Amino acid sequence: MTSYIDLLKAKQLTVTPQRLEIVNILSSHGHLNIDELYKLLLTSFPSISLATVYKNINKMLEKLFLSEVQVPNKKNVYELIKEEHAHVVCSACGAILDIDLDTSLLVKEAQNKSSFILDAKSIVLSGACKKCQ
Amino acid sequence: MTSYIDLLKAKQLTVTPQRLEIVNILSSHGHLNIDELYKLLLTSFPSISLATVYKNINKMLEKLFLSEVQVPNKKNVYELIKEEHAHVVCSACGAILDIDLDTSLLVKEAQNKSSFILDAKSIVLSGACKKCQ
DNA sequence: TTTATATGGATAATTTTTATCCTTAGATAA
DNA sequence: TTATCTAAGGATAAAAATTATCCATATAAA
Repeated sequence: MTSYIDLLKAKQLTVTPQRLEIVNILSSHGHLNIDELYKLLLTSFPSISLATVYKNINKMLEKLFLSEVQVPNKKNVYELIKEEHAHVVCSACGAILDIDLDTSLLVKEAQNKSSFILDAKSIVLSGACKKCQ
Repeated sequence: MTSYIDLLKAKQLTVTPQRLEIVNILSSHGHLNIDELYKLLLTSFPSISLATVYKNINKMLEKLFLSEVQVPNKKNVYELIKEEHAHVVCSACGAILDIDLDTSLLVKEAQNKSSFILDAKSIVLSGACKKCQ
């Protein structure tokens, strides 16, 4: 079990208890927006400042430790960085799922049609999860 | 040439000069965020209120006359509704292009892997446009 | 241990978005 | 047309979201 301490250090982020807790929370909850994260942090750090949450999220985004997911009609959520992947969202209950898709053909098609050279993708598919169908 | 007046009426939006101008501007500029739109509107309506822009954008979104595009690291932009399509963004100059992609396989794959039933997609691919390569 | 730097917390300041109030314009029907 | 009802516009305030500032202290490195 690799400690998050090492992960933080590897990304040039100084290790603080607050940051470790942010990582723990995101690791167990998957996707959270600022407010949700803040509320959860308050249980272990009753005096943590919302500004601290913003500052950390921004720095972690900058250092590519976190990534931001833009979900239609919702606040942006944050997740620990992993290999690039798509997201599936339930419009009813709000559940967000990571999903690996083969996008090579899609990107090829897009490059042909646009004459852009593409290196990143944001794919969010919306619908109904199994429970909400 | 179908008038935008009819399009607005068809979507249950009362027709006002300000709304017509919003439609004209979006029709010629493609994708604009709130501030860009507001600044352009000021040339024809020097006393238009920013609140009016917000109110109209929100109502037009609600009536499915406009759609909102979330671009990574940028403010949301708005466009006139058309058939669903993907977007290609240039990270250098900010250019945004509409693009039609065949996503049937991708959606099928996503549904299989997630057991969601999917009905909408937001696909934004980033890279470098021809000029910026 | 010492020292230089980065972070946390408190708070203020900005920025972004929404709400309120009142006047007027737009739509509908007689 | 005209009368009437409702919706929209503009001005402004209020609220919500995000960023900046300040200083004490925790962290990292020598």
